[in-house]
Amino acid sequence: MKYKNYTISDIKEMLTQQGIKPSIQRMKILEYIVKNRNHPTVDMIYNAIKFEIPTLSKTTVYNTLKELVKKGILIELLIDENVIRYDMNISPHVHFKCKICGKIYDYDMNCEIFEKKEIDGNRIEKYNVYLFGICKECLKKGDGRHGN
Amino acid sequence: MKYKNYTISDIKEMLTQQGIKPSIQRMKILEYIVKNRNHPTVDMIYNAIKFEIPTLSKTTVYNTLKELVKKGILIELLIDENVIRYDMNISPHVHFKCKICGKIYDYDMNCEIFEKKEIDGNRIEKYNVYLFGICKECLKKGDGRHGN
DNA sequence: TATATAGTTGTAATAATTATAAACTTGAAA
DNA sequence: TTTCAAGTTTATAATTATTACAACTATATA
Repeated sequence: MKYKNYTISDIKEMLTQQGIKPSIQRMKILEYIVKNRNHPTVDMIYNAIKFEIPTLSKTTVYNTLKELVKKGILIELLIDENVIRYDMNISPHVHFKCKICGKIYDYDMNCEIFEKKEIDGNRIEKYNVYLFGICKECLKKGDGRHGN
Repeated sequence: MKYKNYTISDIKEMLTQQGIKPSIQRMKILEYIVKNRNHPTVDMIYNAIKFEIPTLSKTTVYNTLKELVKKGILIELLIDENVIRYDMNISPHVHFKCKICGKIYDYDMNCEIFEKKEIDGNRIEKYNVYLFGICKECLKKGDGRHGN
């Protein structure tokens, strides 16, 4: 899946367009996510940015991410049992997680089920699709044998 | 979605077939899940069963669920941000969660994407599909208006 | 400059889950 | 029946992600 290259002014605009004041903390947090596209946890973001903003508080990371999710810029990935990961909100968009190395891959997947707006009378507003298995690199290393 | 009616000896057999000794704790835990089909959390299970087994420890509930997931009898639902829910492993099987009342519905959903065994060279072993929106009952109550 | 508002920070509180070790059960062997 | 070992359950403590909160800081406007 190919990603758009975001400049710093793209990032600023994403924030202001949603009515979020582009503070240095918020810009760095969002920049980290759009530049890396590595489905980071709060800790990953915090540890990556604290060198640039030494006073950064983890609470700010939590607050910012919650705000960005609410505005629809980011989505939460509930793909790990014990921690929330974050990604750009680019839909429709599915995630594959390797059970060996833990890496998460993004894929476009257009399918008629994503077009459905209701099921059994319930109104569908959002789909989360997670795939699990063994990624191509781990298959190559281990040949996918021995219970891999 | 229609559920099978499980008897107590069905439950015992599910455990023994997987090489799990059918202790009273394990049988009651599994029975609660198969009889209720309400996607319970650890706390829901613990609180429901502790009257029948007053010495029950929450650790036993955690241990048992972990074991049943490993054996493939149950699946974990990562549909809430802060707690793991459990359900029978009946596939293919998707979950809808209402953002108003929180209720989770089960649906069969056969779709050609669930047949895919690989994507971009990655071997797919499992799909988790979560739908979010407003359920039919909440739509009826609120007419689905006012930002519902 | 003064002041109000929004944003950030550090600490403490909460809550789910896991680790650990002791106590208990069970069933087979002596 | 007694003994013993393996497996199971229990209670407590530890860990960890997340949230609550109150003090502090920066910013924008009058």
